[in-house]
Amino acid sequence: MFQLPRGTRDFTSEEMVKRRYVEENIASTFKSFGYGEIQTPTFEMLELFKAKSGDSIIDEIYAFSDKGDRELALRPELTAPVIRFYVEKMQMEPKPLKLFYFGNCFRYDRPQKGRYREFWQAGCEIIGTNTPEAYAELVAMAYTILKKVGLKNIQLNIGNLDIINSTLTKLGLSKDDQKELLPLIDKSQFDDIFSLLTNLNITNECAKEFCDILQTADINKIKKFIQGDTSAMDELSNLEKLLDLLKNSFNIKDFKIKMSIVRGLDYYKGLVFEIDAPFLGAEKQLCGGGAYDLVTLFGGRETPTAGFAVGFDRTILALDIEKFAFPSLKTDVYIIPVSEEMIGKSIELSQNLRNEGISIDLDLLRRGIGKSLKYANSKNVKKVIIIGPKELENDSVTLRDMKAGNQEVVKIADIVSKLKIN
RNA sequence: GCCCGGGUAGUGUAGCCUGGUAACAUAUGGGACUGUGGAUCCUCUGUGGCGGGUUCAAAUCCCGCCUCGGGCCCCA
Repeated sequence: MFQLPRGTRDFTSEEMVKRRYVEENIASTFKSFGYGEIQTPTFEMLELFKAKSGDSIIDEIYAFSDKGDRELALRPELTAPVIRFYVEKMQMEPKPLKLFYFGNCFRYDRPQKGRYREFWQAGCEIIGTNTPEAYAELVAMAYTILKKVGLKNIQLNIGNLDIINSTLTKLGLSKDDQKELLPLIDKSQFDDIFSLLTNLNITNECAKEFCDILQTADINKIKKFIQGDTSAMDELSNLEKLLDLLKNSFNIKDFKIKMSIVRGLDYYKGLVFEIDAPFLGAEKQLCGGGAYDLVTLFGGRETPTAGFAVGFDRTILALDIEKFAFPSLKTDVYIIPVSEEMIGKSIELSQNLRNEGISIDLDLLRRGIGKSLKYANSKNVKKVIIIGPKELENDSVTLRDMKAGNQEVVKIADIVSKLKIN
């Protein structure tokens, strides 16, 4: 027996029905916002991911050399490939450029529930605009995607890195001190933040105010703290506009301002947001996004970019936890030939019906009617056609409704219209 | 990479502590039923994650590995 590689999964037909349903649902939401789908390769030059995330990334991805000694990597995420694609071939496209994608990614992590070595992401990038309305639309779209697939319990949190950086500057912290502080902020350990700040000779009053800002939903408090930093003030007024549009125009009201959202890497800037499924435990983040600058890092002409990624597997998990009723795959009709002599006629009919767009399965085991009906039932088939010599004499067959449990004799010529009505 | 808990037919479980014939349910195939399903009955097939140790004897005790799950680290 062979084993699956650690952190990978097989998907049954039933699971694939769910996954395709969610995937198509997400794609249609992207399209409804004017986004176009793109696809990039499953593996890229290793250099691309090193450029984005630093050399240490190698430990956490599937990196290898091919037979021509090229250093390659299975993609650990999709933003870098998409921006590479943009810089290479799409810089002259009309702006704003709206791109979405769906694909598998690979990370060399310790697997857990909601965390696999091969996982799927859906995501998008909007390139060439940074207006509050563009970013409000981006956040609204992320939220809409998760709502439209059927999730009830999700939490949208919105922050801003420029503003939080401005507060750190205001506190007069060195880069090293900031490095120590950021993980605590990320984990919302406010007591630890307070004691660290006071140890760094920041006044109690100031440290308290800072902790307050991390937890507040009151823009004015933040405004007071960063007064004098004009670029941060601009950013804050844009955030205010964004939130206003989200609330009053997109009609999305259940979000939180969360200034404690931080990101480790320097190419992030400005807007950041996350969407969590609170019941998912340690791996609860479904979606993360914001504004960033990778275009110049990859050698393109400077232009604003923002985007987000949705963890597809976690979305399915969250739907399962919420006991979401996924549509199930059903074959329309099952055909039962009552004897061996009826097989040819049955196949002929099944082909005719398939050409009419009706999905057909038929008995391939020469089983009796009883067993065949049982099989059809276990496969959730809606209708069964029984073909036997008695009816065939009158160019008819028996059409049985599995749900209602009744049946009637129908002329073969009338079958299609009969099936299409119901 | 760290700590903790699991792994027994396809699936769900019992037995493990206290070593001694691997069991139950369900599902699958065949049949009772020769032209009518979700019921019932019969029947076939199928089971200890892998490796080592202790022992007359290991599903059971010990060790290592693999793997799943909970919590960390990380989360680009």
